[in-house]
Amino acid sequence: MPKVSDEHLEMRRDQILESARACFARKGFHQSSMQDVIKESGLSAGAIYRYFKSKDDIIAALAARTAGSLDRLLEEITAQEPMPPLEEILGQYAAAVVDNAGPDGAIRLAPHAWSAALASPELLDGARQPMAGLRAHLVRLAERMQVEGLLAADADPHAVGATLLCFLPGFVIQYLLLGDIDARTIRSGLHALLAPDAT
Amino acid sequence: MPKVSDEHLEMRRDQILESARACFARKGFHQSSMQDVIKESGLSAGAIYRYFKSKDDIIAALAARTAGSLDRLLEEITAQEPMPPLEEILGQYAAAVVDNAGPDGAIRLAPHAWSAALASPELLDGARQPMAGLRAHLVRLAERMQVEGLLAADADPHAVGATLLCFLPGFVIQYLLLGDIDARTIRSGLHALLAPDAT
Amino acid sequence: MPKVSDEHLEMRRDQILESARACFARKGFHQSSMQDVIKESGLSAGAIYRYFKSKDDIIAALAARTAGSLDRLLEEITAQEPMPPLEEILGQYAAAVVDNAGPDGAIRLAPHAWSAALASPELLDGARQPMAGLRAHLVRLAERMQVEGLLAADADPHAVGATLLCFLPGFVIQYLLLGDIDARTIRSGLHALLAPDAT
Amino acid sequence: MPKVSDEHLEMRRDQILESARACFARKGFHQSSMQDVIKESGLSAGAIYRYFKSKDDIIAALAARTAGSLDRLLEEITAQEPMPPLEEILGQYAAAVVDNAGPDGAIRLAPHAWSAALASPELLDGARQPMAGLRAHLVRLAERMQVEGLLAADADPHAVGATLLCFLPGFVIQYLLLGDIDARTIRSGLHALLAPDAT
DNA sequence: CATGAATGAGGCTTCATTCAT
DNA sequence: GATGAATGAAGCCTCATTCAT
Repeated sequence: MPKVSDEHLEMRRDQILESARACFARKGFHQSSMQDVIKESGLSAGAIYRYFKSKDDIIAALAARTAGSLDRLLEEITAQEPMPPLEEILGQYAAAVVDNAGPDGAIRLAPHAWSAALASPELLDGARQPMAGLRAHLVRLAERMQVEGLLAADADPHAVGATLLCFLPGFVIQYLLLGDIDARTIRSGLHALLAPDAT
Repeated sequence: MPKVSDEHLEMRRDQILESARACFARKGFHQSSMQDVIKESGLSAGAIYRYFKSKDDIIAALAARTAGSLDRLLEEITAQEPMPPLEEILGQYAAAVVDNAGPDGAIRLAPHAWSAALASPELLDGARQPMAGLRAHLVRLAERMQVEGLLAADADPHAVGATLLCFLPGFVIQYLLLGDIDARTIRSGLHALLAPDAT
Repeated sequence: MPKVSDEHLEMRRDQILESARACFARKGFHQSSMQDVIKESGLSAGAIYRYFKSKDDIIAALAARTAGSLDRLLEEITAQEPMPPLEEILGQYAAAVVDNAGPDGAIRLAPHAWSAALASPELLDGARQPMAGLRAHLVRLAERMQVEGLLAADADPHAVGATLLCFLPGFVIQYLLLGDIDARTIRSGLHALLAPDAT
Repeated sequence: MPKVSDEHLEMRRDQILESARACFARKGFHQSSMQDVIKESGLSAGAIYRYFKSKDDIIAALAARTAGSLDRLLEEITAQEPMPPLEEILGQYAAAVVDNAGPDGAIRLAPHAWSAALASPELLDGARQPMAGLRAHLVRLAERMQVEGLLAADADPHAVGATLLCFLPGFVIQYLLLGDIDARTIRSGLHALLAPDAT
């Protein structure tokens, strides 16, 4: 029963992670008790602990999985051919954020994950790597822009990538806290900022 | 110690808030126990609770105070005359973030505060108002830019302000997690992005 | 220990209430810490709180249960056929009080419950109802006495019932504080008082 | 300054005891914090502790004082010449209870004092003596009744006194908890009970 | 003498985790 | 494998009491 067992195991882990995500997205890691996660999952306490060593283990697994999907998302967006204008790229990202910011949405995990990572060295790496990965995509994007002549040849692609990266967590925070902006806001704001100076 | 001046009282509150800030900045709100704050402050449990009703009360007071100082900072930066270029404005902000991101630095509170606000309706307002205040400054900045012809006359200042606001929390998150950027990175990245397209 | 019978659950509640009763009877509600109750019960803190929401919850459950048993007792005593003389009825009640006034006895709860009820509106109703119930029995008794010609036809059964009710808490207090009286004292005292005037 | 000082001291003690009585009567001994007593008294914490060694000391002093006044009251009532009928004597006592059962009334202390006495050996004696004293008055009353031929010559005055004593705390408890009775209820109930059997 | 800020032990309760069934 | 009752350390907070001013 190896194959079946493995599949089964993976499904159980998924089920647990989904429940945990919903809880954590709603109330954060510390406000959600394991009891909450257990109830949401429909499993028993013992069952949960058969699949995950501890609450921190669940958090780490969740962070990894979420980071992975964010990474894929940004990769898709930045790799489009032909390269869309910058405002379109960040606009698509903003739209994806908005789409995933429902009450249980995965995006709501992000601020809790950043906070947790800054509070505990064990989680820090888990949060750095996806952030570094996102930046790598944006640095690559800057390089493409240089190649296509959309960016000065002497610009530092790393600096440009890092600067663009600010938008990503920044939009998440602003959107989740204030909620009165959307992808169009970003597109229009960026369009105005990036346009050749008004004359 | 009998009747004591109002100053003294205010100083005690400060002392407690400073200790709490150090603890919370290091480990977040939930990982820091009141015992930690108490030890850090050098006072006793009872003394703390003479000045603050609860741990949440301390958190709220701290959030308010920190928000206030961030607001003043951005106001100073955006109100400079003559208006510095955008890259300079955001660069100065980034520099201030870096300056306040030491191990106990006030800036390290921000991600914890955002996370906490998203986890508890009671704290939400406390985090929204400063964020909205920061945006107001940036919207005003956009209006000034329009007046000075640095921004298209038909641009929406609100959209531009919201877009710029993404930089602020975004830089905080990126800097605290990755740490390998600084104000120069932002200045140079923005300079490249805002320059008339390379030709 | 997985799923367990409802009986078991009820037994656990009983076990906890019994332990609490012993503690509270000995030292009152406030002098008994939850630690005391926990130690007495042989369970852990967490186990107690699986069955009761709070210390107050335990107190309320205990009060309800004790009130119920007092009520049943007085009902049995007053409903006897043929109706015993008054001195016998109150004498039996006094005997029951004495029987239940051992170091951990249920009767020792009563003064603490009265005190607690007078100190907190939440508990007040819980103490009033049993007292009103006891009086109802005694009012009924007075009515029976009228029917049987043992009480003047124009007597107010409510007043007689209320007057008789004084004996009950009064004996409890006197017995617990002084301890040098018993059922015989009451029987003999009442016999002398109720007898036709000496001539 | 000996005399003045002594008077002053006694006045301060009175002031403190009055405040404590009000607090304790309202909320019981344990629900009233020293802070409550301090605020009510208008003095400072330090001042209170100059006049009383501890909270328990205040409670004991208060119990003694209250007991004394109850004793005097019952003495007056039972010593009247010519001896009023029993229903009148207990009726007067009931009236006095009602008079002193206002929100801060001294009578409201009694149940708390009984509860406290049963919970702590140190306070027990303080509550027994007044109760024993009250009984002594009632035993003497029974003896007078015998002398006047109102009680069978072979009745045991001690048993009669103890039986009558039940009325006193019993009325206090019933009145404070239910509140729907008064001196008239007692007079009328006793009148009916003590009257020669209806015929 | 008076003040009231400070103390710190101890109270109630929660919750991540285990393990007997 | 699954269950969920049980554990117990640790968290937040209160409050009788003290003592520097």
